[in-house]
Amino acid sequence: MIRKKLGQRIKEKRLQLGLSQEKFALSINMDRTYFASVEKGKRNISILNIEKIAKGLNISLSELFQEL
Amino acid sequence: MIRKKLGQRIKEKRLQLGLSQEKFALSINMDRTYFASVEKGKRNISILNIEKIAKGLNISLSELFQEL
DNA sequence: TTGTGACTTGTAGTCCGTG
DNA sequence: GCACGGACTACAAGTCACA
Repeated sequence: MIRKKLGQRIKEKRLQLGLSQEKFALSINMDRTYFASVEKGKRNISILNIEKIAKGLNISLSELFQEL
Repeated sequence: MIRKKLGQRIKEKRLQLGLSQEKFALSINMDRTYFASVEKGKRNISILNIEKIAKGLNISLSELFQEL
């Protein structure tokens, strides 16, 4: 559940930046297909990768989890 | 870095509840030694377990990550 | 441009102890 | 009550071909 919600939140924020999955993943040194699966909520992502993504999105972890 | 900060935050919150590592870990069905290592910042914990801990601490994920 | 199944490797996570 | 270790199993990380 939390995985799906988090994935959706990440996608929203990425789209707000106007970036494709590929461009975004590249910008944070993450594999495109791995990032795609995270957005889809298929992965039980760990804190280090969550932080990596939050940094790429230019938001705090707290903001990333707001209302989730 | 984030792991250590998160571990410290978890410890603070646990102590506010007046619970030992063992009692808290038991209450959320988590292994005692694993929980100890998380508090120490030695583990790259996954989102499902982070959520588990937040629930045990009775706080939101957003609050757990406040200022981190 | 995004989604997915399959795969290897490293480590998350469990269970048994100790001082 | 906590830190730490050994030994194990489950699963996340990371990559690829293909759609």
